[in-house]
Amino acid sequence: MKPSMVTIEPYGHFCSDCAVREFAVCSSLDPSELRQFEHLGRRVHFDGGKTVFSEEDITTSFYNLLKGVMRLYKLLPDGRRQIVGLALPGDFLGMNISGRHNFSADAIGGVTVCQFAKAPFGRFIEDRPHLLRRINELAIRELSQARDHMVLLGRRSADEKVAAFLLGWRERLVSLKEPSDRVPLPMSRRDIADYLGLTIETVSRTFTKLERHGAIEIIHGGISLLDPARVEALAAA
Amino acid sequence: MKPSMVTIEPYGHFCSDCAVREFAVCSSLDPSELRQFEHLGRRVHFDGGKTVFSEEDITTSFYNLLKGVMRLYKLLPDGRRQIVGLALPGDFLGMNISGRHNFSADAIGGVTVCQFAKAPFGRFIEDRPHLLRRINELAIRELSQARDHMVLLGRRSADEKVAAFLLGWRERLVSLKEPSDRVPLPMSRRDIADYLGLTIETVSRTFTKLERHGAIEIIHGGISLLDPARVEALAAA
DNA sequence: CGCCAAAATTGATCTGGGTCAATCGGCTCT
DNA sequence: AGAGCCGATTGACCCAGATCAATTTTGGCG
Repeated sequence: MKPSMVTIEPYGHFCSDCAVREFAVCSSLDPSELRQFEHLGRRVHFDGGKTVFSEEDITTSFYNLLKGVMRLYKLLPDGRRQIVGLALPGDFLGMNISGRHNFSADAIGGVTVCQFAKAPFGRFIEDRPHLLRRINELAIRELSQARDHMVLLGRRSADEKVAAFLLGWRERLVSLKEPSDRVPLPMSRRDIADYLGLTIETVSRTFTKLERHGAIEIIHGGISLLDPARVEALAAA
Repeated sequence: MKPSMVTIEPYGHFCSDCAVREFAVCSSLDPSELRQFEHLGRRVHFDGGKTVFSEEDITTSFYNLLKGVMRLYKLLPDGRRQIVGLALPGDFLGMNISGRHNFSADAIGGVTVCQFAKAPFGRFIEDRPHLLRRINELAIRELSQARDHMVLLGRRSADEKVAAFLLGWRERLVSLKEPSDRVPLPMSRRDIADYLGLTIETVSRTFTKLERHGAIEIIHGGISLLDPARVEALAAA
């Protein structure tokens, strides 16, 4: 198979054995609803680097991330980029009020999503307030994360930003299962920089500094947290 | 009457003649629901500088801002402050999933809110999905604003931040009715700085610079937008 | 009106992180 | 195995905005 493709998995899939079942939006559905629900979505795979949807695109679908990591970002006219979120399995994307996405979303590494056409999904929600409540819950959780991130962007030093990022990222991975002091970082330095409001050089230097101080070890595709307490102190939570 | 007080308006009030009726969460209610709804909330007044609720407080109430301006902010342990939002009439405050507020909220100048005890409000929503949908809509709108603000905090220069702030603030006031090139700024320079991730000195200098260039005029309690086009160019929207 | 305190402005200086510029290292493709 | 590329690292230097330090302005109050 050639690189850089988008494939729709040809066989049907079943919500009942979906990996994100308990985290995702669908956790609010009972077994019989789930059976109807699985006809609404289809699994789609995106290779790394592919754009799933772009800012200003008319919203035609919602997405439930099943596997992989996505970067959610906005661009300024001159090309400056701010990553406004990193999506992990269970995250629900595409809600908006303007009818247009207000950020872009790329796959970082291969990604599998459960895609729902907007109209049928909207109809399905209509008379299922528990699903609506679940969506609301996810939106409020994201809002809270967004506010935390504003504090990081507006008021933290480069060292604090990087330390807080490593801890926060690890925390999110742990809550998905991966229990470890090995923290995989599938995204590039540029992604990290654009997430933290820094430059790649500063991110790289800060990593090196943390390593020199024995707080972390930079390993292939991630870092190893050698001294979590020290990193926490730096993050000035 | 002494300064710095919190008063509950002694007379009942009627949703039907509420100023924010059409903007707020209650816009989703029909006349008969509205009559029930007005028994749930009570109008409360806070003088300028008063804290309405604090980060980490257990959530006992939700608030519908009727009049005035509030600053929503988070503090770091060492006192650094990031204002994560400025609330205007019609904004709905207090939703969260942890059971605790995740930011603090102060009145800037006098403020009137419609306060709802959490439990009865929750019960009222229960079987009114259209109200839930309205709340969700407001949450999603805020999320979109939060993302825009992340771009500002992480990727814009001081000049761009200030210019974007003036335009955005004017925009919000206009949508509430005040149509004008006179932009009232009821908040202090410190508030503006903490909203934009800058210092008071930089905000002050940037205002002065804009004035020297003839883009704005600094007037008592606000600014006058002399050359909106120039400010828009600076904001690099 | 005059006094005091707090907010805002302005100036002088400093510095964290950006910019510019080499390397370095790992991966893919012959 | 070697060439070429792209991402990451490292170093040298610079500058936007922070910090430190006076004023100046505003507002409240007797």
